[in-house]
Amino acid sequence: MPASRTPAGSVTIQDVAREAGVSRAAVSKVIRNAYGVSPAMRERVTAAIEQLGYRPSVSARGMRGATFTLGIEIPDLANPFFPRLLTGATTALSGSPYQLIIAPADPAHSEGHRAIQALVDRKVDGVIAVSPLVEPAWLETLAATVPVVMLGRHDRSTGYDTVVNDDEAGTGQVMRHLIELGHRDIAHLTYEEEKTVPGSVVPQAIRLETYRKVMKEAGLASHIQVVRTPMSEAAVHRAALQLLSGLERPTAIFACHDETALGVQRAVADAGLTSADVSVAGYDDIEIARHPGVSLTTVNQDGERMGRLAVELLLDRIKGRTEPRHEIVRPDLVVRGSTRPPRPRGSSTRLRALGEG
Amino acid sequence: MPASRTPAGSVTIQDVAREAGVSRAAVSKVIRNAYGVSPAMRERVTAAIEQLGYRPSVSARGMRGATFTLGIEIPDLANPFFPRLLTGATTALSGSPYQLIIAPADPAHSEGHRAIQALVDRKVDGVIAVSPLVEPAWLETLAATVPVVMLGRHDRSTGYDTVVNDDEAGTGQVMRHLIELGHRDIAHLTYEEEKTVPGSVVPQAIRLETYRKVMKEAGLASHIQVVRTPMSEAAVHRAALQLLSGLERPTAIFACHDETALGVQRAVADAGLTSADVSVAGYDDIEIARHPGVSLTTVNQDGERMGRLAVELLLDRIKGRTEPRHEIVRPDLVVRGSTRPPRPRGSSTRLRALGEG
DNA sequence: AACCGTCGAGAAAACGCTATCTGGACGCGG
DNA sequence: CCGCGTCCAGATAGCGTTTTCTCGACGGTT
Repeated sequence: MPASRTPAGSVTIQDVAREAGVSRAAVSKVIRNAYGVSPAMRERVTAAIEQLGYRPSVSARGMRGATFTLGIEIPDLANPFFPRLLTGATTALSGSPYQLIIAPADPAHSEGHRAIQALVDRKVDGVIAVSPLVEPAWLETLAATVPVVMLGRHDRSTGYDTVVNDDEAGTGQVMRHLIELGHRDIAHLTYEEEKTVPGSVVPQAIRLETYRKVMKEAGLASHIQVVRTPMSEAAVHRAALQLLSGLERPTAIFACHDETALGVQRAVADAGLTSADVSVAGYDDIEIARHPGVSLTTVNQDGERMGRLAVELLLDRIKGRTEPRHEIVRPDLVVRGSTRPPRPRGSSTRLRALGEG
Repeated sequence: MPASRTPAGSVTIQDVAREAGVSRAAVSKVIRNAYGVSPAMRERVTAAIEQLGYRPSVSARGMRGATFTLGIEIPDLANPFFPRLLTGATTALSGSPYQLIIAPADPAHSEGHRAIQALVDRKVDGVIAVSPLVEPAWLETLAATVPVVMLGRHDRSTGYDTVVNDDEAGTGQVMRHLIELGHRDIAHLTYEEEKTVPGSVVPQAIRLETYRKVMKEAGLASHIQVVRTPMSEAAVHRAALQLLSGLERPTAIFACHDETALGVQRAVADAGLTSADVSVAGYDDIEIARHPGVSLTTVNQDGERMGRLAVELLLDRIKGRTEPRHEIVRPDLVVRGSTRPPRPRGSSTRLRALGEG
């Protein structure tokens, strides 16, 4: 029975109306739970829908009213933190009439513009986006067109809502932890300049700033060491390796997030060092961080909660709220085995082989 | 300038037509690269589109023709293998007029039905799905409605294409590797029965079958030990811990995929054992497997390639191909530190503490 | 010079739904 | 008994595209 393609979703609202012996408008009202339908009619229509296996065409709906679709734009599915946002969002939507669709930002095309546009083109009822770098002006225009919630963007437009982690608090916790352990030579590994400068709305920029601030406050200004590298695991690994083999080898490295920290850990091992030689800390608390072989000290920023909050704010806005809301999620330091007190001077084991297991 | 919401994407094909001084039909032809437009007109229309910032409404398109949208249904974004499929699919689509949208399968609702339906409701031009458990009959109906490519489904319907990994070959490689190392007590950790039985179309079912087959062929039938557990990390951890503390403690555990293997590794550590006591192998070769602290022996099944192939097959089908195609991706064993020869009898270190670093 | 085929362009009819408006029935108070 | 408000249901006009059909103009061939 292959080949011939039936006119997809061929049963229309008209068919249902005929079957139930009512008008199209009546059916429409029933499926939207709109005002003005008698219980009797509702019942007959529901039965007809059931019987015919009718499914409303979202395209047709989109031409007049709501599509009951929420769109979320995600920059990098490979970073396990983002799927956690999705988990949160999906569960928040479970049982609601809304469906979530995800548009992955094509890394080849700059910063999610295209993906967000794709969502708007599809007439989603609301947009959640995680591209903190898009220009404010464009974002305002977008927000004037469709309800928007931005994740991880530290500004406070009146046009859209935001859900952010308190990156300053989180970074403060990590840094204080490292300093209390006795570290002085603490390096920070982060993205290229272009991605961390713009007006401090990006989480990484805040973490960098806070790193600098805490170092200064602790009298370690002269120990500040910032390494910048592209996002790819290979690039991070290379940069970390270089840092570790340099003259100014730090005793601790604070990576801008866990994905990066994993690359740093690999470099530490490849340099013949262990966590006793170089402490490593990250940010996000991705699932793998608790693995005994990884055991990464990090900051939990509860991605599920952020995803859930984003959906709630968005649904609220769709329902009509216009005053902006800005949710801040509190981060929590999670101390694990990857951070240790620095070795006392002179007992370096620079050439020790990595012993696994 | 908040509040007032402009009629989203308010510039229509009509506006463009007026601006360019042509008919709507002409504009439509230009944006679809259809036959019958003079270079002069094409130019004028293109300019008008540019000038007005016109974007076609996908909803409206969906009512008549193509939406240039491909839908992919993914069961579990938290498992890093699936994002790799998406990476492959996204790159394969880069530069094409098609946009990918992802529908996450809500774990609360059975097996992706709902997510796939959501895609079809949105009039996608084609569907890629990763829910091997949906019933064949339903799938045939679906495939008669819209082009479909199934990922990881080991059957050969004529209605849809498939892209699978050669799970039998991959499992064979792992098992032979373990046996060659000298292991005899090799356990297999997999899903609950319901998910591995149905007609062997599911990868996990094939891996289980092959595990049994290889064990028998190696004369180890009496050593077969299959542990079943729900998917969650916690459940896997619990099951593995129980297996490790039982009387029949295996010297090697082959987990049905890497995510599971990670949970097993955690259990091994929590039981005070190391990879010298119990070897662990997985399947997928997710990125973290190469981390020095994880160092998981596994089978690479090249998710990027599978994603890419799926998109190519789908585009082909959309272009008109009707004969089914079934692509098989060859797996590769990747040996790392998590598999070692079994300890000689009597030198068990059951109670040794886990030394990290 | 008449004719035919080709090609570029436009007119107009769907596509399936929602929103708005109108109409009719019914019940209640004056 | 009339009028008025209330509530339920249907008629109807789009929504922004694509598609099919028609029309006219233009060359080239008899």
